[in-house]
Amino acid sequence: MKITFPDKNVREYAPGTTGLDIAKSISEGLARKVLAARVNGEVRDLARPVDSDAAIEFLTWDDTDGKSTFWHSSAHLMAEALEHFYPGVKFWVGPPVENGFYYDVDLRGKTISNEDFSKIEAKMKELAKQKNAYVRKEMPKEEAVRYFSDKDDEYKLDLLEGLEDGQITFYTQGNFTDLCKGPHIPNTGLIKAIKLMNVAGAYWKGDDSNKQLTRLYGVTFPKQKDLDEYLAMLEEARKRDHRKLGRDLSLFMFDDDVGPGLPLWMPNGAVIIDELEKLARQTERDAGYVRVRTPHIAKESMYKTSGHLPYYADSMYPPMEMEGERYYLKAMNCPHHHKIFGHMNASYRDLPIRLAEYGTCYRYEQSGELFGLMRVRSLQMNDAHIYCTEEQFAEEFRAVNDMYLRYFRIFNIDKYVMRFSTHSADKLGKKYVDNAELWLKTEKMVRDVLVESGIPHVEVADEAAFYGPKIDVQVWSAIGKEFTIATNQVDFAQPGRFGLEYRNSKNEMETPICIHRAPLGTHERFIGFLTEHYAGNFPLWLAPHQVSILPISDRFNAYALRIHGLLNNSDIRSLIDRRDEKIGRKIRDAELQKVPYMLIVGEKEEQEGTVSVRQHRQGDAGTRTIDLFISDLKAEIQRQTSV
RNA sequence: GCCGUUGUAGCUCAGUGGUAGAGCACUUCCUUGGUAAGGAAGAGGUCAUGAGUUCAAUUCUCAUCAACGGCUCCA
Repeated sequence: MKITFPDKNVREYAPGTTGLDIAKSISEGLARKVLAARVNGEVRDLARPVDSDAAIEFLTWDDTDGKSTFWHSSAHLMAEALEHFYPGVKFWVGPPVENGFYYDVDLRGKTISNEDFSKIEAKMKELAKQKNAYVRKEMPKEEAVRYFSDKDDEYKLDLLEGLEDGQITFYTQGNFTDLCKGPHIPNTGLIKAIKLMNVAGAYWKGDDSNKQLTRLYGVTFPKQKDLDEYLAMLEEARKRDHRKLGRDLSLFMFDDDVGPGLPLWMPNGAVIIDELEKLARQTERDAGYVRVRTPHIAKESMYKTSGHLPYYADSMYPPMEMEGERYYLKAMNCPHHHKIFGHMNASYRDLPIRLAEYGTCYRYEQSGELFGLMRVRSLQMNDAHIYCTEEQFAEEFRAVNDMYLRYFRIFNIDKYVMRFSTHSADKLGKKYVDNAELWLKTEKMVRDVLVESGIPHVEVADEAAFYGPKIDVQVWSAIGKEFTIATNQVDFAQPGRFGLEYRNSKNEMETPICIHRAPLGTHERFIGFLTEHYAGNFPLWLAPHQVSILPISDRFNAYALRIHGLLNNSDIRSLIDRRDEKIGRKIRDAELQKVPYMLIVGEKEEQEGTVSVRQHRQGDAGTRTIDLFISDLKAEIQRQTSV
């Protein structure tokens, strides 16, 4: 048979030669590290014979599929160790994930704690050293059902139910056998470095009405060095964590007396908010938005009109009763804005009307969901609602996307995914407003805009808002959690529910389409994200303190104060370190506080009217006159915000 | 909301069935110093909260609250 390799090289082998033997025929080195083979596009065990002409690619640790196979096999290894320590344990599924693998198990009342990790790891290492082969075996489905019935294993029986009749594959390594479609690495000996990461509860089949299984996360590597590097990388990520930096840089805080998920912005954090709002105000003014302001509460009747109540009552703070009326804290700004549009008596000549507000909302997020600033219960949204005609829609939607992209350039955000969420037909009338025709029409409009603008995106069914399709921008926190940072949503439902109308050119009343958009998301999430994105090293225009003035000794405090005044007059945020400390110490602390510029001032500077400039993380940047320094800084700020 | 873990000074963390300790930060004094930590002294804690066991609880038990790791959710 003819075997074709990725480099188009073709070699002849006897039919039935295994993948591993083919690898060996190329080189012993390859045979030692190869994990699996991609045969005609299908990832397969190396031990499986190849029977006819095929294209083969050998997968190693450096291939995503190789890694996944390695981790999948590691999950089986962990399962074997678990069975040793917890006889009778039942297994659900154990897939590879982005950074390792997990196995969901039913410990039947027992628990695993972090203290148990080391003994499980030790057992895994011991089993790995045995270099047990992962042996594939097929049996008819009836036989498999009998096998698991005998073991009284309801989980695997449930898995089998979902499989097609026919041959079922099993894998055995050492004393552990698992229902598994594979593929697997040749033997356990390839797994050299093992680390159990954490243990967590996970609902069976991801359904919160089901019982919870114990999910054990682990990660393995072919070399100890890889594990060490991975752990070091995690350590680095933790240093970027906005919760840590938020404390270290005094950006925000939480307090038990205030409540969970209710951040308090400290002066440094409030500066960043002010700068973001300034940027948004200018950007929106230039794009034809007008600003509005609305109260934080509204009567129940408005949320009945909007249609939010049936969908979201659970995640709103409970209502307050006043004079026989129920008032809710607002969880979204749209109904208030719809009311304003409704009073504007708009004609088609006025459209589009774009109402913007940094609206403060309150959402009663589930307690287990709260996460630093990224998931909170009080939040201020970079919100706006655009009311336009159907003809104007595509252009408006495109303009909103352009605004996103400009913001991303300003903040240098390049790792994100645009997610286009559509409805699911079987949930019309339940999760979604029941108007199939409008759903399809608006989804097509959105899709067309995305395609025409060449915006890369992924389309996900059954993730839309109840009132229309949406585009979310997904980003990741330092520790790898995924978040929506910005959103752009179509709403064809609420304008009708609020009776919103405009007069068209034929003097008839028509209902506008509404676009909800929040390119900067919420202050909370956006600043949480930015903190991690910049690792606390905010660019000059955003930095809470832009300049730290460091007098060499208290003899130069007066000069420092004069500089401080001049910077103030130029809208540059500075502070003076007047502590009775040596200059090295003041520099160190300013560096740790990540202040972009330090001005060292002593005798020489005072006499010459100059400042000695030091740039954060760069070091000494020479001496300049105060005027030149100020104009340099202003230019830098200008550059950063006018991308 | 659910499963698991944790809660000691502003921060990071030791520790103990007999009413608490370190480093950093902070205050004062000495020092007047030139590009990442000068020296000394001092102050600071209802050991998350509430109950229980005990002669005695920060320590053991239970409950509550909060944080953390996941799951479910996310207008």
